Amino acid sequence: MSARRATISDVAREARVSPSTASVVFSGKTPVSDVTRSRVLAAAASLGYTGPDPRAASLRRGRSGIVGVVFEEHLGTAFLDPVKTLMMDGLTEGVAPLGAGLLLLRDTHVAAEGNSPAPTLTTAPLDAAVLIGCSGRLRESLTAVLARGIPVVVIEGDAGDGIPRIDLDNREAQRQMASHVSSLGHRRVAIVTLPTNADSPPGWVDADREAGITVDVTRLRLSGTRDIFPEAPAYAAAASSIDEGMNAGRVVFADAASRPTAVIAHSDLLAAGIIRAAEEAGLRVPEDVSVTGFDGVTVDGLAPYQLTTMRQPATEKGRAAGDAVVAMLEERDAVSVRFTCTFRAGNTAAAPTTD
Amino acid sequence: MSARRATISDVAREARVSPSTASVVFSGKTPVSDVTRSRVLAAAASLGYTGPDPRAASLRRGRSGIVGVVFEEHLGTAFLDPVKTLMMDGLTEGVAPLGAGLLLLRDTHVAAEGNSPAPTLTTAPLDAAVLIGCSGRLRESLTAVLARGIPVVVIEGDAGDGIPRIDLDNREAQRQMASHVSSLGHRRVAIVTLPTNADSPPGWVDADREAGITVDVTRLRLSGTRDIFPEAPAYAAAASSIDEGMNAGRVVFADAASRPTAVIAHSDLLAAGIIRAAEEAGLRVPEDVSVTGFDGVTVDGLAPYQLTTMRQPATEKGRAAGDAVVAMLEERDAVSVRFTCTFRAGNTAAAPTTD
DNA sequence: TTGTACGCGTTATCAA
DNA sequence: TTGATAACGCGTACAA
Repeated sequence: MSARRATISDVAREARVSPSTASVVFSGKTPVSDVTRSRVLAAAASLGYTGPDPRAASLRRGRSGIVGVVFEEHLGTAFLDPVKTLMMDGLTEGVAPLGAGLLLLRDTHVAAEGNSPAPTLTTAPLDAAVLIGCSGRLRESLTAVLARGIPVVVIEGDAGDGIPRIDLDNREAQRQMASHVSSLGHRRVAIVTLPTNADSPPGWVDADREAGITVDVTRLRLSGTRDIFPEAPAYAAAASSIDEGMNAGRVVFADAASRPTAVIAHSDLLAAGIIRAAEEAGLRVPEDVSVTGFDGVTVDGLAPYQLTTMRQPATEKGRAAGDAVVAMLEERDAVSVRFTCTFRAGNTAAAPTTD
Repeated sequence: MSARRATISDVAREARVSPSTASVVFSGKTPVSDVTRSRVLAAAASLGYTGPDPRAASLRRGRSGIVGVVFEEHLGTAFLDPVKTLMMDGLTEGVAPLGAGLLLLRDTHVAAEGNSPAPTLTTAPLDAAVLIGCSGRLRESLTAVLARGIPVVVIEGDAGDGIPRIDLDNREAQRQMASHVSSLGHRRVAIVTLPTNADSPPGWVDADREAGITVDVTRLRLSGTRDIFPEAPAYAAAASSIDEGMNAGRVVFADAASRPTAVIAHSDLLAAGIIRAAEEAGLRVPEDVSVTGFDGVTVDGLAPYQLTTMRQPATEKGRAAGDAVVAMLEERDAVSVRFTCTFRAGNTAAAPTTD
């Protein structure tokens, strides 16, 4: 065909109207007479013009229609977490009014390593950015984004000052669950926590380690549990997954003498793994040992168990972040939102059997 | 601070150099004397200038640094599939030389529903697009992208003519696995397939339904199995997940009399669910029933089983797609790649016990 | 090594 | 309802 793609001027010329009129036909910002419109559309069709070049349009408009989502992990790892997956769904809905798309980004840390062309976070045409889990490492990404003057929303993390944040009542929710376990009559309780720091090995959490937890979520859920069980032994998993939960469970159930009657896990995936470990150790759930989770996600393959857990509104979190982005882009005030988790009874926790 | 963000001209003026010199300092395309550079950098710092505006740069360069990834499902659903997750990782690496980011996009179908501002696939500033699973529905997205003259790569699907595609030897690989099962001595075999069509209900696959399978992957893997077991009953799962595998397994194992000695599942997740169903039915794997999978992914929570499966190079698929994108953008020829799956022995398949 | 001049393709504003 | 004009912010020949 042609050497060069047709532009709106070409279309206008072909349709014998001015470029601005042709533009208006595509944007719909101003009424256009029917005959003019169809002439322009016909011209566009004949030239193979499929609409305004997004690059030029975004320069002119000052908007790219792109919202960056910044993860601190390998993308693949991020999506192993069902909560993140749900959040992404919610976020997609949330930014829909913008007609915006989500650009997957990694934190600046890593990008700096190789000699890749550029850390895209600093060069991508973003209208706004959503940071997920702003726990230390994302700090750097945060400053990069702020320097660019791009609106930011933070999910599950603290970005300071006037930056809208979306999070949960992690501590209170986990305390509520611990209370439930306590009220069932459990006294010999073990805790299985989320990873305490990036890349930290799994293992029992001593006082020192407990004091040095950098991951907000991990710290808060542990605090909530501690409010009820200040002395319970806590084991930190290597990651929030079924397999790591199983590993943790094996350790927790290793010594028959000191075996807990209840295990409070800080995620549903961990709880699922702990249930597996319990089964493996010949323990029945919840008769011999109660197991509680956190998140309220559907754990694929856990049937017929129904976890006793705290449901967090994961999709809503994503949507709230999207709403906040929209608000900021419309120069309205974006509000921080703290969501409340709700207790969901399942069949994995019961009163301890008296012995 | 200032009412308007600083531009490169502002920086140039402040540094008392021409805009082009300032530009060159940031792009590095042309050597600049050290004193000039530092003057420019200092000026930039004092004005809070963080680098060229990506919107303007992309208009000028004709590149946005964004590669679209088009899914035909809910984004959340897509990432429930470990294979897709791995592919995304590979894709990320593959496009890294471009310094490009991945923009998550849904197929055009859905976007058309609501009165959302626009189907972003047609309006996003894409340098290239990757379609995943081009099975009918994505056709529309394909034409939209082609109309825009954007380079496209298709993973696991056929886009016709000269469009690079990345796929697997699905049929041959699945045939190889079926052969293995056959060579172990199994004769009473059941097949559990991937969903036959979008939104089709689970159920036994009769001749009609088998003839009308629209999803390429489903059809090919079934054909491969049929090459060895032409008469084996096939049950189509509702989705590729552990839970749906369990549902399928319950049906397959329902009738003790006609119970198969081996189940050939067309994904690892399904296989995992079938193993669960077998356990539930009091069957030992592999003593009472063999179960084989497909994909070779790590199924979280399947331990201590190690699936006997065909490993597909999922990450490599993503990377190959990325490479193809890079090639097309550099005006080189992008090649289609067909990857080969490899047999991986596990502990879930063995010779049938003679009765 | 630095500067001049121009255009990338649109769209907002305003006047007709 | 339409058209003329002027940016949007940058990169890159080309000349100096």
